[in-house]
Formats: sequence, structure tokens, C-alpha cells
Amino acid sequence: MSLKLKNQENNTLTLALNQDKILKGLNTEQADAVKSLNGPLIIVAGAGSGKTKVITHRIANLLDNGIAPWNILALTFTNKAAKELKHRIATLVGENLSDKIWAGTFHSVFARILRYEAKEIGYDSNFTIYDADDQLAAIRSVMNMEGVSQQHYPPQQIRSFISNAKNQMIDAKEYNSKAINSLDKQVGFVYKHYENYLRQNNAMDFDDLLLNMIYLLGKSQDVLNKYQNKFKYILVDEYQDTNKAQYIVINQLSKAHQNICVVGDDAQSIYKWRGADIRNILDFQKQYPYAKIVRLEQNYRSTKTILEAADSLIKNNKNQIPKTLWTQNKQGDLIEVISCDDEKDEASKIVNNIVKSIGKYRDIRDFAILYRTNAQSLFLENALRFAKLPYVIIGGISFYKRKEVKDALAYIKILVNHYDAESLLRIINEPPRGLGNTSLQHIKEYSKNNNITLYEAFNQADMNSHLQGRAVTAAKKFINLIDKYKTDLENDNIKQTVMNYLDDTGLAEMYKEIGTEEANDRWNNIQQVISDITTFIKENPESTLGDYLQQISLLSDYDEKDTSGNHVTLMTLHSAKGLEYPTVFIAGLEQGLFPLIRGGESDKDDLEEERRLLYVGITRAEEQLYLSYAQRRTKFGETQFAMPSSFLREIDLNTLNWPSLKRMTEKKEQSERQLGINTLNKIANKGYNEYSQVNDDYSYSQVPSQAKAPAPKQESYKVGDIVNHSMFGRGMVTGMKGDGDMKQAIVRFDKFGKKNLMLKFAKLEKIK
DNA sequence: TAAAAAATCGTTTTT
DNA sequence: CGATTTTTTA
Repeated sequence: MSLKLKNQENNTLTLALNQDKILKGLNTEQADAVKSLNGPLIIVAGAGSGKTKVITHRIANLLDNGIAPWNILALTFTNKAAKELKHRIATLVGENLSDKIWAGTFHSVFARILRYEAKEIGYDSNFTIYDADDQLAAIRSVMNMEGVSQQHYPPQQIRSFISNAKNQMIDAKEYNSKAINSLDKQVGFVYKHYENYLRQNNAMDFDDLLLNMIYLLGKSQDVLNKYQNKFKYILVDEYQDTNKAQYIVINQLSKAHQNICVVGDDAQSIYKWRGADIRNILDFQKQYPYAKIVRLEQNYRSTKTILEAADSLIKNNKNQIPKTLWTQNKQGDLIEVISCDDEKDEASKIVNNIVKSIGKYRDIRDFAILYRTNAQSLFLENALRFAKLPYVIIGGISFYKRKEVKDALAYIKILVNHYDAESLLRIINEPPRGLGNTSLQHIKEYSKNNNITLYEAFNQADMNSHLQGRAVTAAKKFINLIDKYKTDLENDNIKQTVMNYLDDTGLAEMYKEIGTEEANDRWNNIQQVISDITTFIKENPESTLGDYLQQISLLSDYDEKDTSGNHVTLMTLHSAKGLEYPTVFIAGLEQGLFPLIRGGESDKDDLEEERRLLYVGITRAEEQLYLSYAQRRTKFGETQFAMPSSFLREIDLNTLNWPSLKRMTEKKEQSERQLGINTLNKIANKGYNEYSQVNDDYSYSQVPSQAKAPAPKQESYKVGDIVNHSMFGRGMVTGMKGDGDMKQAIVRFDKFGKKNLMLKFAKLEKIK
């Protein structure tokens, strides 16, 4: 009796202590959200409103109220977010509890479940996950096998059609039944065969991880019950970016207990292009009429000026939940709008700004440079390198997307899942092993005719009458290699096996033979894969090679980069979501680039999403914000003139310091009067090279422009000469005219058509 | 069959 | 322009 009482006292005591810790430092709305544990709850969390704090404290509160951690499912947008979530919960309630929470991305959590339940849906548990590149390669293979012309139907386009269909949960059967025109029919045809191909390969693409999860839950009431009871409390972060399939899984899982909490901000929805459906968040209260709604509108991150700017911009969107962010922070500095000549000038102005304030009131890690497209990073990198500032680029070419790394991984994938024909084809001639296209074609046909896997067709090479003796030997040798290490893998330790295996593949020899620095780098990257595996096995002693593959296939570049070091951070606006920096630069605010307009057409919704993207960018800044644009920019090796982004004009002028605005307006009016903007552009494009030559010696304050390679002096050309031009590329000389300084060559370029070039300026190089 | 040359394509943004 | 894919040639 007394013992029981004592226990109770202790419990109450710990509870009280934790409750104190859990609710400490929260404002009224935040505390409200943290205390609302049961039933549907939507938290509309504005930028910088302490969203992560609320999520972590709410989960801590669930645990504190005796909910078992394994009954909690937290779905986040990135692995990194999940990791941070766990970490922050751990500081509140300890690692013992936080480690047992199911926290991860949709894809990683579902992959984990699907491996466990693979048999239920007719897969092997060691299935391979195809990323977008693998997906494309697989579609190419299918089109090849089924004889669909890749000229008429670009695989890239087919891929995106199929992926979009999957995002909307339309399977091949349904797609085919709805296909009217010939394109749709062809896509449907490829789709059907692609689905079969994936199953044959025991592979799933990213979209399948969601679809198969739905399929699994719909398979039987037992399975559904099992997971409904497992995940009694569900939390979804970044809910505005969920798609239809994700919505359905969440809906199914939470049906029984209705303990579903979603967190998001419709103003930060930036993934419509990937199938995100903003209606999920807008209609949450329709789906759950009894849902409680909590709005977090106090911003703790930015100055008043920055918030006002963001607010004035987003007001231009029609489809938006009206809300007012407010802050107690100081008014802060005006936002600087910087006009630049070109991307080089832009880069140096940004970097010089950084250099100026480092050491005074800023550290290197306080800066982030954001841009719309990855391609923009190049000039910024150059300027940062010149200024000797350490920097890290998030995104871009991921380590795991490098050719040699993918090759090495394909070798390993084959070991784990030998049904995976894509991986097999990828490495069959890496290095070349005497199996050319003809032999390969025969083996593929054999596998198709006998309805066996490609691996098996290789294995039966000696039964294939079309194959030459040499090809049979080569195929057998290849199969023996894989079989040997498959066996080794079962007996020996993973690290040693993988090392021997990759050595035995001939990759090392191949790269050593090439001998260039690049080849050396590539081999080093493969070594890096091996040490990556070693680390993984060390950290997860019970794990298999398959577990390793699973982990990395769902890891984005964003997750692996260390963002804690002291460096400037460069990334796209999309990657910047959820982050914050004292000083933020947003580069390339030009019409056409941001908002990005591709292929001429863009509808209202696209423009609104671009606007939200800028909104996300602006609200990353704590104290200082710089917006820059260049007057000309090189795209696809061609220089284009650009107008400042229309978004700049939507931002409240009272929040901006835009010195060149007035001057620009005058100049623009003047030139439009004189020439008309079209003529201006025409002249500019035609004579750009000469123009740039004359103006090349800009005077930079701290980061000068990089000197261009000197143009080779070439006196004359004759008709028929093949020449190379630094900007227009390859072309053929079709005529000459003028004399002396005025001497010009008429060149028909492969890509840019006919141009008259003054030899005095043009950097022509004779090829033939 | 494999290396070299030529042509083509692409740039949004990512799990 | 640069990377990748296709075609040509040895």
C-alpha cells in the first residue's frame, strides 16, 4: 500500500518536472498545441514561428503522458529533419525514449515497413529502390525491348508522365483505359511494361514506395488493423507538401484512432511540381470536421522590415489562407536590392559584401546565398574561392549520383538482388569485358524468349546458340564473379568481401590504366564507398549490405552535408526551407529566371508557386537580406539580357533600399522610346561577343573578374573552314568580308545559325 | 568490339 | 557550355 503510494508520488513528481520543462518558454498558442494530444489537430505554423519547438515538445508531452514511443509515427520531409526531431526530443525526455519513436521521411518509413511485409505484396524483402535516374534508365530499357521509338517519345517525357500518373494514383491499367490520343496510348503501353519490368527486377521506384504502402494497407483488414494499432499517434510535418498518395496513407493509418496532427504553412508550399497537393492542408478541416486548429503567427526569427517585405509579396497570391505574421523583434535594416552587370559582377558584389562584414559583427557561418537553379552556383563558387572563403554547396551533384559511385553501387546491388537487370546492364561493360552490343542483344532476347531473368540468361549463355564462344566465356566469367562473392558475403565479413569484390571487378585496374587525375579521383570515390560501408556496418553491427543500400538510396545530398561547420552556405531556395541565417542573399532575381519561366508558357498557379518560393527565401533571413539581379546572364552558353524580376516590384518599397531603381526606370524608358525593346535585344545578342570584349576589364573592389583565356590570333579563314567560337561553339565559314580592322567572317554555327564576326574581336579557333 | 568523333540535349526545384 | 548519348571508324 505504502509502496504503491510512493510510486505514485514519484510518478507525479517526474511528470510535474517534465511538464514544467515541456511547457517552459512557450507562448499561449504554442502551449495550446503542445497540450492538445488527442484527436485531429492542424497547426498552421507561419515562417519562424517556432514550429519545430512545438512539434518536439508535443511529442515529448505524448511520451510524458505514458504513450509508448513505438506507437508514435513522425513523418518529416527530410532525413535530417527527422534526426533533429529525435535529437531535440532526446534532450527533453532522454534517448531511451526518443530512439524508439518511428521518425523518418515517408519514403524511408514506408520502405522499412515494405521490406518487412514484402511477401504480402509479392516482393522479395531485398528489393532494390530506383531513384529518378534508375527509373529513366529502366524506362529506356523497356522502350528498347518493346520497340518504342525514343526519337518520337522522349524517355524523359514518358518518365514524367508515368511519375505524375503514379502521384495521382493512376495505375497502368487505368491509364490505358483513359488513353485517347496516340501519345497517351504509347505512354500507357510503356507504363504497363515498366510495371512488369520493375516486378521482374524486384525493384520499386520512389513513387512505388507510397503506392505499395497503400496497396499493402488495402490488402487485408488484418494488416490495416496492425498498423493502425501500431501508430496510435501520427504527426506529419510540412503537410502542405504532401501528395495524394501520402494523404491516403496518413488517412488510412489514422482512421481508427484519429490522433492525427499535421503541421504546415500553405504559404510555403513549393512542391506542386512533384505532385504536392495544397488542398491537403486547405481541406484538412473538411476531412476532419472536429479538428482543432492552432495558428502560430508570432515570428521569432526576422526583423519587422523583413516580415513586412515578405508579407507585401505574398499578398499578391490569391490562393492563400489569410494570416498576419507579427514580431516583437526590432525594425532592422532595409533590404538591399543590388543591380549587377552580369553573373560575375553579381558574384563579386555578394562576396565583397560578405568579406566586408566578417569579423565585425558576422562569422562566416552566418551567411547563406540562395538561388533558383543549381547552375547559378558556378560564378558564386569562383568568387568565394578567390576570396578564400570556405563554402559548402548543398544539392547539386550528389556523391551518390557520380558515375563511378553508381557503378560501384550497381555491382553491390547485383550481389544483394540479382534480379535487378538495370544494375546488371549498367556494369556489364564497366570495365569492358568483351561483351558487345550484339552479344548483349542476343542474351536479352534469350531472356525474353525463355521468360527468365537477365541474370539467368547470362548464366545459360552456353545454351544460347546465337552467342560466339568468346561471348559465352565472358558471360560465364561474369556470372562466376558475382556468384563467388554472393557466397563469400554469407560467410565472410562484409567489408573484406566488398573490398575484394570491387577489386576483382577490374574497376581498379581500369582507372589505374587511364592514369589521369580524374580517373584517380574516381577510384578514390569508390574507395570512399567502401569506407562508407565500413562505417555503416560498424554503427549498425546487425545490418546487412541490403540495409546499407536501402539507407543510401533514400538519402539526399541535403541530408549528408554537414551544415554545422564554419562556412558560407550555398543552395537552392527549395533546399533552404526550414533553415535560417543572420544574413541571406537571394541571387538572380530576374524575369525568366525567378520567376522561372520555361518553354514560354506558365500559368497563374506556377507563378504563385514561384512567389511562395521567394517568400520562403525572404523569411530565411534573420537580420539582413540582399536581393540581387544581373542585367545580362549566360544561359546555355548564350548571353541574354534580362529585366529585374516582377516580384521586386511587388515588395513594399518602404522596406527596400534600391538605389538603381530610378536610374533604371529612366534608362529603360529612354531606350524603349528610341529602339523598342525587341530591336535592343536583337542587337545585343548579335554583337555580344565584341561588346563583352571591350567591357571586360570591370573594376572590382575586392574580387576581380577572372581573366579569360587569350584569343588565338588567326589572320584569315577561307570558305569551308570549320571553326570554334568561345560562345557559339562549332561552325563553318561561309564567307569573308571587310578589310583590316573591319575584316569579318560569316560563320554558320551548328546551334546559333549565321553570324557575322569581326576577326579583331571574335575568338575564333580553326579546327579544320 | 572498342575507341574516337559527332550530335544532341538540357536547367527548375527532390524524396 | 558541358555532359551524355549516338554514330562512325579503326
